[in-house]
Amino acid sequence: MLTNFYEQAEEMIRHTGERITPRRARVLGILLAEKQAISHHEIEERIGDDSTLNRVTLYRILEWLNKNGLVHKVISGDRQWRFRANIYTGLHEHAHFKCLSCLTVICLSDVKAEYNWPLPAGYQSQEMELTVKGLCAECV
Amino acid sequence: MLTNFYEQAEEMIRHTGERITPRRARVLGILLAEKQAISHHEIEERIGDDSTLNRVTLYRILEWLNKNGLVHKVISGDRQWRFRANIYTGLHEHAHFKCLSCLTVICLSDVKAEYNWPLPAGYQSQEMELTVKGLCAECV
DNA sequence: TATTAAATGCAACTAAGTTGCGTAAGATAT
DNA sequence: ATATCTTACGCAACTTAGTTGCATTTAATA
Repeated sequence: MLTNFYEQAEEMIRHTGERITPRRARVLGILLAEKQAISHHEIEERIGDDSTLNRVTLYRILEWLNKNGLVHKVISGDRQWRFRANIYTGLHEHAHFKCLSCLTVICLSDVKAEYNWPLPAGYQSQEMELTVKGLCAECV
Repeated sequence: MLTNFYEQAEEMIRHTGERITPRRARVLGILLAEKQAISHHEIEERIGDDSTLNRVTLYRILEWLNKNGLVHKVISGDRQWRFRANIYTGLHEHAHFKCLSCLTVICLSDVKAEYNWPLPAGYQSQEMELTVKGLCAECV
């Protein structure tokens, strides 16, 4: 089961043309197995004792995965980032922010957005996909 | 000029029925004078040398202003909160998140959201006001 | 298998935000 | 005005997410 995610992760990393390392595949595999964005602590928990992964390396891997478009960062109010694998099966149910300078993609919230825009009679509100484009805090 | 904001701040604080202190009025006055959300560093800069304000006190004042509905917190990706005075003159041009438990209101982004939802012929997209409701990180 | 550029680990650091506690200062009643 | 009491404030120390520099290891290529 998890092996599948690991192999899928390897395939995704191979597709970038960059180096495939066990740790990158492991981290991406964990994120692929998740249904939601998780913090670096949760990633470390899932890695457990069977392999060692330095905190700094984890941060660098997550940054690398983001820059290579395999993962996106989820903003949250508790001073830490969460990370989520990029699987393009349909629309995400939350808003995104894309920085036009560094091309980093961020989820503005993981909360499902209930859309109640006033619509003409007979129309029904759908799930929304909103991408706000601009400059992130680092690129301003 | 700034005196007006200070007096306006005093009036807003008086309206809560809680204690009016010079520091609260000063901080809220600064936020009222701003057009955008600013960080605690920027607040400290604007306070300058003419009065002293401890960092801890500033955090507590901002938290207090938020809990009393005079200010809202703006999430940003750089690990620090920004704060903005609540002035209800028309719609904000960005999405909000309101926690149903602690009632804290957060701007999901200060970026103006360009709204291009597919509309029936003849309709024009307006600025959007989106409030997502749910539980914040602390109340989950 | 040798080479080389990039990935990893370690230690030390930065900075936002918090906590506990003693002191100062608003609000209220006398 | 002044005493009283609750709350605000300042100080010091702390917590924790994330970063930086540098030495060592490892994946990819020849």
